[in-house]
Amino acid sequence: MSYHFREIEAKWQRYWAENGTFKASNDSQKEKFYVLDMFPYPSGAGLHVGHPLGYIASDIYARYKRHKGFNVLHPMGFDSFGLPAEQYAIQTGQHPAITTETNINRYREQLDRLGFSFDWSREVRTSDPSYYKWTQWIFIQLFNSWYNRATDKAAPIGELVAMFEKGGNATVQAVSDDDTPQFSSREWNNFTSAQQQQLLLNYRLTYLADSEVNWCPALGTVLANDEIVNGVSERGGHPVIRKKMTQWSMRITAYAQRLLDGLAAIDWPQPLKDAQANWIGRSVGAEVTFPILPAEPHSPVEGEDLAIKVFTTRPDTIFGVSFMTLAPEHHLVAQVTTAAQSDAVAAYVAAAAKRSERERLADVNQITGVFTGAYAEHPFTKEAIPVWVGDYVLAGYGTGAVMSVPCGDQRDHDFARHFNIPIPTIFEGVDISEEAFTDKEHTIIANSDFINGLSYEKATKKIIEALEKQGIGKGKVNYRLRDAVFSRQRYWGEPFPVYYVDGLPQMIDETNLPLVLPEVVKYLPTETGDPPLGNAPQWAWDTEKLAVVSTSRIDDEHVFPLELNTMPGWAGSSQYFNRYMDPNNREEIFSDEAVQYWQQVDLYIGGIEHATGHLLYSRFWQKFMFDLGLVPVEEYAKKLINQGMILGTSAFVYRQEGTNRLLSKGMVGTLAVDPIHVDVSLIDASDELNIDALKSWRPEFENAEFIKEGQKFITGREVEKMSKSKYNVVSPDAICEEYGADSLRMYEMFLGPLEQAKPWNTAGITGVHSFLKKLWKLYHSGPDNSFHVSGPAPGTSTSASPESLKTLHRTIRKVEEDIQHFSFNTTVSTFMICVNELTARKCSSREILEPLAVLVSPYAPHIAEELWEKLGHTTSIATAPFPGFEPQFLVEDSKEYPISFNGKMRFTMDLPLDLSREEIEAAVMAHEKTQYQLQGRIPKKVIVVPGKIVNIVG
RNA sequence: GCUCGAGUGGUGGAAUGGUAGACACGUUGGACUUAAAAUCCAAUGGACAUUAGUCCGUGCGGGUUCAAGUCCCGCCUCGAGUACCA
Repeated sequence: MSYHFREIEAKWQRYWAENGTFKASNDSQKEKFYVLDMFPYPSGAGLHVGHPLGYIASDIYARYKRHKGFNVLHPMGFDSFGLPAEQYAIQTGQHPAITTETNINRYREQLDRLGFSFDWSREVRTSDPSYYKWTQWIFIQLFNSWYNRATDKAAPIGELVAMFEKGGNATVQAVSDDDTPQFSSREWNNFTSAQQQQLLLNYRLTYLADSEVNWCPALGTVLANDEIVNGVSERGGHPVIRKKMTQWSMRITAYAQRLLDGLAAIDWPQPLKDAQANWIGRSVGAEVTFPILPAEPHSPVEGEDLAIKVFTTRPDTIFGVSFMTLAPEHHLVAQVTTAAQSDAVAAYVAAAAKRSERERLADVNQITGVFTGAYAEHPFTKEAIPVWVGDYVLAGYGTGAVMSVPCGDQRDHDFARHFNIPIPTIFEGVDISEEAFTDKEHTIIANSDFINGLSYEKATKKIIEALEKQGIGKGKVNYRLRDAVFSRQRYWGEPFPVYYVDGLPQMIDETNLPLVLPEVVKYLPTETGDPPLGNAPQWAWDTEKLAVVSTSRIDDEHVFPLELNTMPGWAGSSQYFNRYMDPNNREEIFSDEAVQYWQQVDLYIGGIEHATGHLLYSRFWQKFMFDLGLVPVEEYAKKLINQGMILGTSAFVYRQEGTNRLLSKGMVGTLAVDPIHVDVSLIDASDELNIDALKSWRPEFENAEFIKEGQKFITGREVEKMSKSKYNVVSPDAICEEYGADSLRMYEMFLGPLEQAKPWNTAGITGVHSFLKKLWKLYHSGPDNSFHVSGPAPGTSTSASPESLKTLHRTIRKVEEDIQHFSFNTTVSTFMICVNELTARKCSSREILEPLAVLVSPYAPHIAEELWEKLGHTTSIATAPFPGFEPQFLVEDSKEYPISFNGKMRFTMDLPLDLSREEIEAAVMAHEKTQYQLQGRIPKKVIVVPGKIVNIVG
């Protein structure tokens, strides 16, 4: 009987599903272990061989941990809200829920075929109301919280209100909007309810505010910073412009320092931590206020005290300030501008607003700006400093204004030279006529009053002291991280649990969740520019009935409009890992018992592309939930591994320019050609093209002339990302059909280190496939290849030869080591060596073959289950104990020891392995070759590395 | 520009500071076949010698060490992320 992988795999997949083999219990005496994958967005294209790489690795680890006696939680679900389903709906009118359902079913089918040990009874889908109920619930908790700097954690908003009632906001240490006015308790108590609500929005952890957002006209929605790549949208590559809109935001900046500090405590890859640290962008410096000098006759700001606040990391260079620059979007631009300059400034600001992010990036080197006519007063010299507007200053960073020090900053230098602004120098012995001097380490300050002669550190310290004394500035830590815009003008996302009374947002009572996404007549925005939910015929909130009602009744005094935006893609993925702990709980997001038992994810595997998106937002939500006492740990994933991408190997034919001649790779030479992608399935292992297949695939080549080299037509190959448009996609279904899931699983691991990007090459799979065939043969013998393992020989306790035992135990040791280090690729090699050795010895001993099946089982679970059953077991191999390693089986009889003297002379000698280091040294010294080679010289010492090399140091 | 990775045969890749190239693909030769497929065996870093063997080899140049692919310093190349961040 030979290895029929198709039947075996189907049989065991059915068995696992029917028996609930991988169901995790929340009530177990075993130690817990939580292995998590990043759940996929079910796209219409289905899986290619690159997608399951991480799932295979996590599955191996999960299965290994089960063998080691752990209660393993290994769940899977779908991040099923998203743009493609909605775009498809816009084009075809098909409801996104239907598209999504179809795609999920397809994904599920493909995943099942690979034999993963997921506990599907815990499946979550972010687009399912029973799931997004809890996403909405967390949103409400965020709305009802503020961040207390004094205790450095989030707290209920009620506490803040109580503090305001008692003492106003002057003494409250809270994270809030910068332009929150100060008020006393008396003022607070006299405010109207609407005024109070408006003010509280400045403190809530999720808030509604007018903010400068990245608007993508083509997608008709705003985007978060991490959804923009090189100035265009990540999805679709559409231009993005800046626009002021009323949007929900998440006050993630409150957690900037904790998000940074938390990185130290978690075992995540360094590049990922670096990316997050970079994104948070902590920089230390000072905030300084420059008062605007009362301007001449035409000042539009007479009588008002205007001041410009700037952030700088170089307070030591404050005496080098020769102008100031505001971002075009800075809120004081219009107010400071003099009448004489107002037309020029207005024109400049308007032009800047029109430019897209992309255009701005494209001509980075073009220096533009305009003088406002206003002057600010230098805090120390009291000199008048001209105030300019320039788009090299970003509205979104710091205060949106800078003190410009042309001698110490290259951009300021460029700007000053362009507009003929003086460039005073404040550095000792440095020429700044051509470029700015930015080297902090070698700075000696000059021409700077009380800080002359000081270094960067000392000068900085002294300036900050002086600023604080005068009350015109202070030391400050600034973060690049921005609050995250949380509104999307889309249909296929979580609705906000929010309705509006007099324009002020109100939360729907928790008991009325979920607020279910309504049906709409069309998925595009309304004619008036409202988001797609504006098309819902029934979308208003009745505070009496506590239910959604028709918008036609909106004049009733208890019926209010609901929020029309939906939540962004990352909302649903920011807490799913905790929901898996208790996914069917209808009363709570998860029970306390469940979260106390599972605690946190022990191993999380996923792509690094989520570094500054999902992986940052989810840490933020977890910290918030920790502050509320809902979860016991502040970081949700102890260890994280980024699997590398599997790339495709595209194939090309070369068409000579302006002709219909296709050239074989070697015939191109110096001819001008267009490379054309051809489907990789038309190419054989030696890169030869099947010309007939090409002709029937692409009729346009029917009459093409094919220029071969010799008898063959060879294609060019290139490694690229797998994508439909490059015709280099390899589907796992085709591989499973031809070689089986076990072969695919092993081969994906064998391709190379898990973390590394690597190209797919189907040809190599024959290696692991024939390994599985050899493994199968080890358990089958005789003319009909029937199952046969031998028990102990009569009168002996073992049927295994010492050599085979040695092979087995060496394998156990190596496999265990490799799995613990996530070196899954070398494990596969170890299995191959093991099976080759056992085959050569014709080993059929149960004592060897039984543990071997368990060893292989995490990698190739189907064949392992089949062999396990044939070995006479009636329960799944999944919970069989992992074999123990016994060192005594590894003792060698003797071993050759190469010996070298000062690395020059070398000979070898046989020694027993179990000698101590001293005994080996003595034996080496007594050996006649040593005597001969040393020729009377006295060695200082003998260095012995047992089993390796002996060196004699002269 | 900044940050982080990585450079080892024809290819993917092995190697706690200790005999570099495990394992696999590919290639070549052989066995079995009428033939092919499948399977099995052998060779396979380079050069010289081809019997033993010798020399050179982990991007480049230095250094530490009895010993360096591995550690340190300085470069080069490639990749990823990020970027007018004051």
